[in-house]
Amino acid sequence: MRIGKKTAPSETRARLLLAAIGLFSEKGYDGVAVDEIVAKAHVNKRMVYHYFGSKEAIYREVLREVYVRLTKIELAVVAPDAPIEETLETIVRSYFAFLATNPEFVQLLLWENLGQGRHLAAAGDALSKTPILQVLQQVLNRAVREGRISSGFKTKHLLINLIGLCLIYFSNRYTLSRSIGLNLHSPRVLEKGIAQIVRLVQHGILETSRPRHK
Amino acid sequence: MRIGKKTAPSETRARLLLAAIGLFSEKGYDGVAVDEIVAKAHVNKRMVYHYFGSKEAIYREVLREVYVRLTKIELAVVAPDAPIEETLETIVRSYFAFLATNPEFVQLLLWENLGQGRHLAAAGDALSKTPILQVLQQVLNRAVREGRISSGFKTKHLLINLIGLCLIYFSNRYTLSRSIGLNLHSPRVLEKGIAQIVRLVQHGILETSRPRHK
Amino acid sequence: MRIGKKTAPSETRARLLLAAIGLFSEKGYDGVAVDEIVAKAHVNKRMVYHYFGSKEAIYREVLREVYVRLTKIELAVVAPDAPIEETLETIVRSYFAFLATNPEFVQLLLWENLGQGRHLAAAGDALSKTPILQVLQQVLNRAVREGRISSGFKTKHLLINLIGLCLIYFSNRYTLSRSIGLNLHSPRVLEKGIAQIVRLVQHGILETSRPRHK
Amino acid sequence: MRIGKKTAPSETRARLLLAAIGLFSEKGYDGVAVDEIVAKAHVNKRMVYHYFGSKEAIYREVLREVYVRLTKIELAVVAPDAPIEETLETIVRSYFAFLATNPEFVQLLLWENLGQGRHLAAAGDALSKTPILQVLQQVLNRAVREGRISSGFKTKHLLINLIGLCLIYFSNRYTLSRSIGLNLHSPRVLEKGIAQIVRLVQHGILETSRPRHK
DNA sequence: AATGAATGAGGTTTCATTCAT
DNA sequence: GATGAATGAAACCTCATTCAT
Repeated sequence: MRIGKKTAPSETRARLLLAAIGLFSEKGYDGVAVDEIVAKAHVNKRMVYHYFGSKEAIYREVLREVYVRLTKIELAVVAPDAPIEETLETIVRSYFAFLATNPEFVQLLLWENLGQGRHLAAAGDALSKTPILQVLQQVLNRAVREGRISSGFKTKHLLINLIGLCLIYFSNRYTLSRSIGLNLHSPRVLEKGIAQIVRLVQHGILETSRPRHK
Repeated sequence: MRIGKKTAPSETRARLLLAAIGLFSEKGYDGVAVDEIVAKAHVNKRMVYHYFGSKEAIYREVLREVYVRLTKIELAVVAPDAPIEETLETIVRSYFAFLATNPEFVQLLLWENLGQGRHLAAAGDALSKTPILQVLQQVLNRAVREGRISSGFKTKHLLINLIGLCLIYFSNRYTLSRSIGLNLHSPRVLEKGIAQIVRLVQHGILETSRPRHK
Repeated sequence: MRIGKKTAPSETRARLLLAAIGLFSEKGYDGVAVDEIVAKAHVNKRMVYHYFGSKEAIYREVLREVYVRLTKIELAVVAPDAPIEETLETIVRSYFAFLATNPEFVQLLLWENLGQGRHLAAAGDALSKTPILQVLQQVLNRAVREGRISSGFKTKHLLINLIGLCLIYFSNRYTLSRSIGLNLHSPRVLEKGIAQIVRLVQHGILETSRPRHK
Repeated sequence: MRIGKKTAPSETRARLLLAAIGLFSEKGYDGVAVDEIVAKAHVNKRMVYHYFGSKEAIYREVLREVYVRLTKIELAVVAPDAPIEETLETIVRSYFAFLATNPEFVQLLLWENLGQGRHLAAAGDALSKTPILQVLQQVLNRAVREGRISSGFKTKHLLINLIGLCLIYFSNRYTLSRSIGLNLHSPRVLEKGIAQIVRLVQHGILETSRPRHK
């Protein structure tokens, strides 16, 4: 069947990983059976143990793989001298878009937090290197340094604020949709949300007399 | 009601529910074995099925019980004529405190969202009746009506903003602590967080020329 | 609620027995749960043990009750001097009708045979006293004695022949309907069957030149 | 097929099926525990689910297997020009012998009928293809066509008559032995029974002027 | 006479994992 | 590299029965 002499080095491994990413992000560690993974990957069960060693091991690989993927994401670069309002908007929109287009990452992150981060240690520091966070942090740092953000705001908490404002639209979709009566799966509703976050952040952290010089 | 000497009529049921609340909020539905529940409750396993019928049924009861509990929470009433800044601060602090002191509720809510709200329907509308949300919503509505909040802000999204800003400190404790390098379990860090949320919200949604009239 | 001073002596017992007859005849001993019986009887579970002692005991009572019921069945009396053809037809039709109208008896009998008669001993001799069999046997005996039935036929086997010819229409309804392609639940098909049994028996066991002497 | 040294490819499956046939035919579906099957087969319990999927599934396989077995039975071929009396006797004796030597089939059939044929659909049409029935039916058809059987007898009902006459000796062994006082487990009694059935059938369905021509 | 709570053994089924080829 | 057979522990659930009132 294959053209080369030996089988593709580990197409099997890749298939397993792909299947596992989908399942673990959807149902969490406990909610997935090894049988489901191999079924979805069309692969023999034994292979999980051959390539990974255990269910937990493949789960950790899933975490790592997803984190690493994020490392390679291209981010909208922000012009250093752009008006700060614009910069903030770009940041918020980028992050929000990132969450919207990487549901697996979002879900896995939430599962991990609920599981008290049990597997995080194992996943190494991939997490702390996510460029998303790094870029966010850098831009905020610069804005603070240049005095364009009201003094008194701590960058780290600002980061958390941003994340919280965006993430909630994904982490609590179901309960909020139900209790507030706003369909958070609708793109139009999300767009309204983004706009408001942008406005809130701009008004909230910038000096009232906005573009002082330049 | 029963005056009898021995068995409190269904202390057993209560014990089971209590144990289940603790375990399910800690580990989620799939992470808990019925055996753990009965062990923690010091009760015969059969009783789970006697009183609830199935593991899923007791889980749904847990959801309902916790939601109902919230219904009965006493909230700091906000004086109608207090300065709006103060009112906003009270709101934020109340909600934050509520999350901090009801970890089981927070966790169960997050589990449910990850599970795509599968059991929410069963739990009825208890959720939408949580006075927390209602009070938040009312105060915000009033502030908007009275023109004390910049026009253009939608109350429902404001509510989501508030929730997001606070909840993130609990929902992503582990990953944030790790990737940002800020120990979100420390009370002092949390206090910093609250203060910044308050400031962000006050600056963000109120007119710049603050106390316009009155 | 009740008018008299004490509760109806054992309406409860009767209700249990009735429910048990229905269930055991439908599903056999192993197929029925005590809970089903009490549910159908609208009675507390404990009562089974109060009145009968065990599941097996109530099952035996069911057997006995059904057998005893049969004792009281009114049978078409056969005129002693009627033509033997007519007598045979009456016998066959009576027996067939009896099976058709006492499905519970038929089923319980079959369950018992499949269960290798384990509970029969316990049920006492009620069975051997069923007047159905007795009447059949008497008539056949008489016919043989009077030489109206070909010599060489043993009464006991004749009885078995009759039972076999009729019972098969009930004991193997489902498989025969399926494999022969004849709906044995249809009254019209059954009537055809009876007619043929009658004819077969008349031709089969009577001398060709019928009323020889006398 | 496998030449390998150790595990016959699915001797395990065969062993399970064999054990299940014995047990299910003896005690019926509800009367058998999966544990009993695996114990009798000297096999790990998990294997039942590996090979069959569920208790019900292995039961259906048992039905199918037994039915299929019957398909392969060698039947005494009847000479086409033999005297019809002889032919009838051969038929009856073959069928009776078949029942006597295939108690598992008989029992399973009866269990199924008591269970209202719930699993029959699943077992496919194997049942209707049993050559036993086919041969019986063919011979009877021929005899009717050639006018050697009294007109008025319907072949399908004749088939039922034959089955009923024979089957009763097996289906109601226990109750009949008890209530009639004839040990139906004794070969001598059975032989008497066969002889009488043969006589009854010959007399019953053939024209009185027996061997017309030839 | 009647009840609901309680029990422990055992029911079917699923799990993650290892063996032998 | 890949496979299907095999395993024992543990999962959820049901059973017939007894306790205490």
